[in-house]
Amino acid sequence: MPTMTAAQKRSQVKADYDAFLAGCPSRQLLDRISDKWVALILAALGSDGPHPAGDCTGEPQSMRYSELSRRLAGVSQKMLTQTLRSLERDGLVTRTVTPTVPVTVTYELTDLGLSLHHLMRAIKEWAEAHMDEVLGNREEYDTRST
Amino acid sequence: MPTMTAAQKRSQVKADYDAFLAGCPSRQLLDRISDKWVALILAALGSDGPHPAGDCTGEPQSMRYSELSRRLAGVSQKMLTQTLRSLERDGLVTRTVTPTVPVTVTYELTDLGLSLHHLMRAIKEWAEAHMDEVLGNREEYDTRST
DNA sequence: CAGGATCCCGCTAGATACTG
DNA sequence: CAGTATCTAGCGGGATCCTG
Repeated sequence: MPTMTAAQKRSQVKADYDAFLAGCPSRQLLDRISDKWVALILAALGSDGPHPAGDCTGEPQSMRYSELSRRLAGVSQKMLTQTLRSLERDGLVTRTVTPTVPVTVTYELTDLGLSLHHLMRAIKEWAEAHMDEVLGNREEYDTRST
Repeated sequence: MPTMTAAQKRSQVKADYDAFLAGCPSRQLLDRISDKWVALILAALGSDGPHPAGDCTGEPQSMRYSELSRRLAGVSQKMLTQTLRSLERDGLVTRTVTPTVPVTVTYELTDLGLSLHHLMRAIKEWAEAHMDEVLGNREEYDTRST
């Protein structure tokens, strides 16, 4: 196609670039963990005690659907189910159905999921170490421009 | 208020939970780096050579606005400016205006921004190590359910 | 050159109701 | 108990036009 407007060329370049981005492994990982509920589900499944979500120090455990929805107070069933499905699809959690009546479903981190959970802890640690600094900068910036 | 419907109670709990989430440092950090362009700008400013965005091995450098918009092919000016502003606000990049004519503006990573950039590299490395496994799981999952 | 201001559209999260 | 189905509103983000 020799006849291509400048606008068409631009959107072509953009499409290519987007495709490149979508194919980038770190981009994909980022999309995965940036999900609000992914992080929390990982934290919940990665912890073991009765401590609040976000705190995570111990061995992974299996949890029932209803347990998860209680631990992650604000989540809608839709989002919880959707997120769990996608995590299962990625091989980060296992879904086990026990045909009791009524049916019992438990979720557990896989080894892969656990390794990702450890990565999240690193993020958490950076956040705890530097986030106050960021917040300070933010406040200073806002007052400066007043 | 002794008279509160069950629905009101639920939304109250949810509001509290959301507030807790918003206050969580790792949640805030996640919101920051999960931004499509934040990751790319960090990568661009963190690298030094003429290699494509995403590849990053070298010392941080300063870049002009127009350079950035060229390196990050798909970005709109709106998003580029908006992202740069928020990064500046957080103290992750510095914005330097040189009053030439026409005006010249350069951006550079701060030490804080650089340390975050290193964290992003860790994410990148996990992604490169495990993302193919995730993709494999995903494919298997999809064919299984066919 | 480096942005500010506007309009507008698509996607997605959330609420609600129903089921094996 | 552990989901599925549907409908809708809100907003992030792109495109476009304008300026010091």
